[in-house]
Amino acid sequence: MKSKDASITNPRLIVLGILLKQDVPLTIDKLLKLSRGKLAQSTLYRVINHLQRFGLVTNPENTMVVELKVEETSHHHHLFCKNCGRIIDIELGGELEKQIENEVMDIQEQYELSIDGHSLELIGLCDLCN
Amino acid sequence: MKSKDASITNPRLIVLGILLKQDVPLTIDKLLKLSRGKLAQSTLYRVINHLQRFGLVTNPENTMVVELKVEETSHHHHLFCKNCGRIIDIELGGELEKQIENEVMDIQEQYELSIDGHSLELIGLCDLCN
DNA sequence: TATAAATTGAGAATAATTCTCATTCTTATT
DNA sequence: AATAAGAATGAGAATTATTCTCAATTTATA
Repeated sequence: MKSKDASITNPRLIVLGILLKQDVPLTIDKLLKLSRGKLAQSTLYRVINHLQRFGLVTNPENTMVVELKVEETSHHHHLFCKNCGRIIDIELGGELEKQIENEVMDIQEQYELSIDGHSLELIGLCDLCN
Repeated sequence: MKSKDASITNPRLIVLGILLKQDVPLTIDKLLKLSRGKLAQSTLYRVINHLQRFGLVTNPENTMVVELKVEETSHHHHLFCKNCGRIIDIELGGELEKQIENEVMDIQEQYELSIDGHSLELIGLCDLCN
């Protein structure tokens, strides 16, 4: 599975095992609970950070962003600059925004849930760091 | 401005002032630095939480999510359930995904930046809580 | 199976966020 | 303009989240 460039250890197998078995995205503390004391908290963080550089996904931006909401007009999205940390407002073309809305409606029915907001996050380099 | 239902205090004016002046999304610590000791850290958090219930926006989900990336196939997105905290994988229709890709390309040129990833986050209620 | 390098566990250290409570500010009422 | 009631603040304690340190262990390699 990852016999390509890192060693196979118990904690890593445990974490992968849990993720494989649960088959849904998990937060750190859920993972910790599910591992039932079989690995140290510090190890969990390390394993996650390590696996991230391989085939694991995480919600890339986990810092709180505060921004003034100007009257109506402005539903928009964010670019997070990997390099300098700046956050830039991005406006999508009206058609795409509309298509997303539509898709969201479809998804609501398909999955039987109710969605009341969405946000597209982009990761990359800002104009200055580019 | 917000003479609709909460009192107008200095810390709130300071925070709004900074956001207004900077006119870009800010993280907590940047806000704190920009306020140059004029308000307590605890107050900043409280003010932000308070203003959030009004016209302020924040990156709604700030918890790290860990998920196994299965072979190729799976670029997808997440729904965060406001009620139970569950996170659900959502697949967008292929056309929409393609359109997002296109738009992302356009944005790259328009804003002169380079984007290497995107993620659409949905907020709402999951099927069970619905 | 011996060795070097990488990883782990436990807890300390740091960072982020919330909470407590006495004091101060706001608002509404005179 | 004075005052009382309630809301908000400041400072720091408390809690939670994350990273770091280092000795002991495990892994990969020869």
